[in-house]
Amino acid sequence: MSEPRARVIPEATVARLAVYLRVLTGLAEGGRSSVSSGELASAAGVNPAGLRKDLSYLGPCGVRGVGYAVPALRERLARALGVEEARSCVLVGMGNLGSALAGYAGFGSRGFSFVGLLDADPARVGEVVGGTAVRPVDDLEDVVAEHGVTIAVVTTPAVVAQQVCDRLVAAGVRSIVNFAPVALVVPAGVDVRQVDLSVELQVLAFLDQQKGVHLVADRETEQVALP
Amino acid sequence: MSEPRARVIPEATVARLAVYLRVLTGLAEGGRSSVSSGELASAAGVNPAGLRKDLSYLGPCGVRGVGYAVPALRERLARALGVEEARSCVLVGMGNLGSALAGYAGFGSRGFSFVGLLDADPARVGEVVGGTAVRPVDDLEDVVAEHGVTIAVVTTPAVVAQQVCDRLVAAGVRSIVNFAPVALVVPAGVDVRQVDLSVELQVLAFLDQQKGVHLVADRETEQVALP
DNA sequence: CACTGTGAAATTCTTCACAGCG
DNA sequence: CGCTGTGAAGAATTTCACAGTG
Repeated sequence: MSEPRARVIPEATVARLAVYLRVLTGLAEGGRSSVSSGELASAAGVNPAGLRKDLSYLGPCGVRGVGYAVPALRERLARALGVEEARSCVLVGMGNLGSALAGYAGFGSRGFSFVGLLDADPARVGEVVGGTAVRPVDDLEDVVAEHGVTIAVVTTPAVVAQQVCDRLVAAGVRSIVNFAPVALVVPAGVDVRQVDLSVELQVLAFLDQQKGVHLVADRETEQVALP
Repeated sequence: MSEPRARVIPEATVARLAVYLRVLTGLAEGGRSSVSSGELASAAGVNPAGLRKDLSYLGPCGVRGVGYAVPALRERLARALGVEEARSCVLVGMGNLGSALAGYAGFGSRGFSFVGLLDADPARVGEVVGGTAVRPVDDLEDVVAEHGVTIAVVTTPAVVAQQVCDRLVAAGVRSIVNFAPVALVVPAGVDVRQVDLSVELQVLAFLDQQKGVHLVADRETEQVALP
């Protein structure tokens, strides 16, 4: 019961660590050996002080007066995020979005490996996407068991997302990213991250509209004549 | 200079309003006429009190003791989000992801209309996705001008995202959703929303890893023998 | 001396409890 | 009586300023 140090990493920080990891991978491929918080922050689109605070949750990992060693920091981040060794995932629903995700080479280099691509449409089965053949969705339980998969990505139509989710959970999956526009119901102990691709567009539409607002009455429900 | 009421809507709320709008659209199609905060909240995956608070930024819009009128609330949300009338957008980069977004019927029903689908690959030009023909990326400035587009979606490879962005901004676009894994640099007055599809997966990997942690030493850098 | 690491302040966001109305 | 609307408490997150170190 004695926790030596409650160095809990805030979730907002975890999300940014993933971005830093991507940037660092790019720098490493470019042969860079060190980088300052300012440069890394601007490449990641965040402010430098925030970046340093984020990294501080991993304990000291830079060199004062110099910056951060690119390969060392990269490894540290990968370990912290749990992707030091490739993690096996399944992806259910090989529509446009599923294919896009499966074909995205970035995942491989970031510690994820799709060991199963599943689809209910027999016409799609056998198709090879990103080096892996699509299998029938009936193989779900087998694939999960074979590879000890704990992470799944759901890109099915909304109407079947919940039943796919139920099967995944029953098969032993404990972490799910859901792109279908429905809120999934899962038992305690299972994590679901809901991603809605259109939300960002709507936020943008809102901000865009705000820009055009310079002189507008308080009322939205009624327009009244001006004096 | 006299603001009548600083009823500013927090950004986190705006993002959720977009989700409520989607749920309400589903309810409306199902013929529902009213809904309570509890039901709406569970369908949206949030807590009821938070939902009520979110809606309160739009001013009172429910009936006490009953709930919310579905069509009225839907209209109110659409207006608040700036999608009461369909907004014209361009999408640049018709790879897998671009095609997925362009083909997603949800956008049409949620107030967005892609008036231009652009790609640099001549092989893709002419292809019809979601009812719109793909045009060469050279038409970018023309399409933006023709339709007075202010919102753009970038789904190009990372290496060309910045130059595409520059052209969009020069053509008059003020709001951009960027799916390419680079931080775009834009002048003041232009909004960029960065979306990284792999971040959610990485956050999940982190949480998944945490679950397995029950007895672990403080040190990450060294493994020591146990007594 | 430049740049990291970090407490402390400021801000934003979430949750709670209950007043208020149909 | 049931469910909305909301101030106020609480938690999380961001920002700041500066001490500390190679």
